[in-house]
Formats: sequence, structure tokens, C-alpha cells
Amino acid sequence: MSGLRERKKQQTADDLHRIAMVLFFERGFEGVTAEEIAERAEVSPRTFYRYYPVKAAVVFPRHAARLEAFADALAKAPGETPFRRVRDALLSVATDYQSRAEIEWRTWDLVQASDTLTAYELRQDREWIGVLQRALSEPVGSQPGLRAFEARVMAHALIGAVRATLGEWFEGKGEEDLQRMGEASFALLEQGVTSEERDR
Amino acid sequence: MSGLRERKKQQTADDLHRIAMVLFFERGFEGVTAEEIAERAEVSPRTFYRYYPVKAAVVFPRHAARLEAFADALAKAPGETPFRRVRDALLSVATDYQSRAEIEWRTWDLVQASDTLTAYELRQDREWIGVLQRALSEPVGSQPGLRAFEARVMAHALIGAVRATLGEWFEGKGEEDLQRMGEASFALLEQGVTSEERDR
DNA sequence: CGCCAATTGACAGTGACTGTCAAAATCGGA
DNA sequence: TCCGATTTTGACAGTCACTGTCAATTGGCG
Repeated sequence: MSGLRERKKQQTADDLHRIAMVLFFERGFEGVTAEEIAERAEVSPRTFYRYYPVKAAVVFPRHAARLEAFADALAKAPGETPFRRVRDALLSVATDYQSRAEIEWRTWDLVQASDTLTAYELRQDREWIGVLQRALSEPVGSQPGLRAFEARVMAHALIGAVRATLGEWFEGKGEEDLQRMGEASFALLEQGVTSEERDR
Repeated sequence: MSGLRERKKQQTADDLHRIAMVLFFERGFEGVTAEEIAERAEVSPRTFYRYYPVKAAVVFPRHAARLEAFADALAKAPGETPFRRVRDALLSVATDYQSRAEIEWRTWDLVQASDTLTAYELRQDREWIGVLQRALSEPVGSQPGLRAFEARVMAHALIGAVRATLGEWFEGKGEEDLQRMGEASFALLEQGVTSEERDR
């Protein structure tokens, strides 16, 4: 299972990521070539691309793991309704961000400064949307799942809310409580702006 | 104002777009080089990039105009609340899609098939989000604007809803009524999933 | 040890995009 | 209508992301 080969691969992947981030933080994403990262990690440029199919991918090594963490949380969440189940699973992923606040925040800045990274991150969100959409469609206990179209709209809206929340959190340098902010934005989707606009 | 120079420029921009789309529909976005588009339009490759800073931009020449159309519609919309004002302005932009259903639908397929185009389109959405966020923050009549954070979340959610709606519409080959679909998804955001989940 | 399969490096190539500068076209006034 | 100023274009060279290919290397395993 975890022979030398596996460990070496993991090591190389980590090295590339770590080295790349150091350089990116110094000189920005476009200021560093894939070739230089490879060189510092002592692998050939070709190998860099074997580990990360595109240069941008080296910035987001946790993407897949987070999707899995979400799926796990989803399985555990009791949930009174499909929406709440998804909401709670999303909030549990938020702890991963909070525990790594500083690097996440620096990465955010990096991403904001690069069109390529922004585009890549947005594309990753589409995978989230797919996962959320499926989760929202599933019935929970006696509660039926959302209809296909509603699930689709909600999945998109939820990811939007997540992005908005993270953005707000990062701009406040991670000082506020991410959990609480997340709850606030999800509440907006659960209850609608109507309640919001009345309630002032 | 509209001397020969202006007209020629417009003509070249149109030519490049039209020719590019024909080729893209034939062979996909990555199957056509910028060089070939330039060649067929009888300009140098360098000139292509002067008109469209990146290859993907040649696919979306209406982007800026639509943002303006939205701003105009916003100014005209009476609106009972900030949300409704924005909603109505968005719905009015939908007519532009409906009047060009076929080409929009073919373009959708083109975009779905290309990572580059998908990423580029998503990046364009960020401009929409900015515009929506500002609009939602403004008071309307006696109704106050949304608070900054809520406006941000709602702006993201609205664009999500728009994307979901367009996706659904395109996948149904534009047979359904886009307006009606848009109203349905915006209603979900206005009233929240709560009402939706109860109401079955 | 020695064979098999996975991993890597070297090399060559394509295509998106950019800087630069001189040639050509348009504009605007005399 | 001609001329100088300004804008737009073409040609050329260069960088960098990314890919296909194939031979060399390396770890896994009997």
C-alpha cells in the first residue's frame, strides 16, 4: 500500500507544491515559470506536469481532499432537510479553512492577483456544484429531495454564497468567525431575501 | 465620431468574431488557431490580439454591451425592493438571449466543451457580480439597500441562479420559456428554500 | 539476483501571447 | 488638395505553458 514508490511520489508532489508556493508568494503566479519550480525541486519540467496537469493546479493540492471531506461530512450529518444537511456539511469543511487561516488568506491574495488562478479556481467550483446538486436532490429521512431544477439553482447559489463568504472573511484577514459568517449567508438562502429586507 | 477609421475597426472586429465562430463550430475552440482566424480575416495575427486580448474573448463580443443593457434596465426598473429591481433588470436581459436562442445555444455547447472558454466565461461573471452587488446595496424608494455582506452573498447567489437557469434552458435546447424559468429561480432566492421544501 | 511495471528525463514541437519598430492608412487643417 | 500629426497595422523575434514520444532508470517482487 505505502511502499517506497508511493511515499516518494507523495514527497515529490509535496515538494513541488511547497516550493511553488514560496516562489509564488515572492513573485506572483506569473512571475515564476514551471521550469523554475521543477528545477528547484530537482525534477524535470516534464515531471512537474505529470504531477500537476496545469501550472495552476500546484496551488490547490487540497481540492480533491476537501470534496471527499464534504462527502464524508454529508454522510454523517443528520439533517432535518436536504438543505440543512448540505449546509452543515459545508460548515464542517469551513473548519479546515479556519485551521489554516494564514496560508489560506495569502493564497486568496495570490489568486485574486492572477487571472489564470481565478479562472482555475472558478472551474474547480463547478465540481462542487455537481456534488451539491446531487446532495440536494437526495431525500433526507421523510423529507423529499429538491426537484432537479431547484437543486441546480440552489447548488449554484450555495457555491456563490460560499465564495462570497470566503471573500468577506479573507478581506477581514480571517479575524471574524468563518462559521458564523457561513451560517449567516446560508440563512439568507434558506429564508430568502424577503425576510432579510423586512427585518431591519 | 464615426469616421472611416471607426467603421473599419468595427468591421474588423465583427469579421474576426464571425469567422472565428464559423471555424469554432466546425472544429471546436482548441481546433482553431488564432493565426488561422487572422489569416481568413486578412489581418496579421498580431492584429487579432489587438482586437481581442485573448483568443477566448472573440467568442463573447456582447459581454460589455449586456452589462450596459443591464445598467439601463436597472435605471428604468421601478422595483418595490432592491432585489426585485435587480431581478427585473436581469429578466430583461434574458430577452436578448431568447431573441438569439440558436446561436446562444450553440455557443453554450462550444463553451461547455472547452476548459479555456468555461474559465473565461466564469471570469466574466465576476464583473456581473460586482454590478449586482452595487445595485443590491442601493436603496430603492423607501426601501433601504441590502447590507454589504448580504448584497455580496446575494449577488453571487443571483449569478449562480442565472447560470443554473441558462444551463437548464440550453440543455432543453431553448424550447422552454427562459423568462418563466428565470422567475422561478429568482423566486427561490427571494423566498428561500424553506418555502420550497414545505410546498410540495 | 533478475525480470516486470511504473516513473522519469531528454528532446522536439505547437500554439498563445507580448514587445518593438518601421510602414501604411486616416485625419485634420492650411 | 496636399502635408504633417496621429492612429493602426504588419513583420519579426522571443517567452512560456503544455504535449507526444521514447529510451533510461528505479522500485516491487519472486
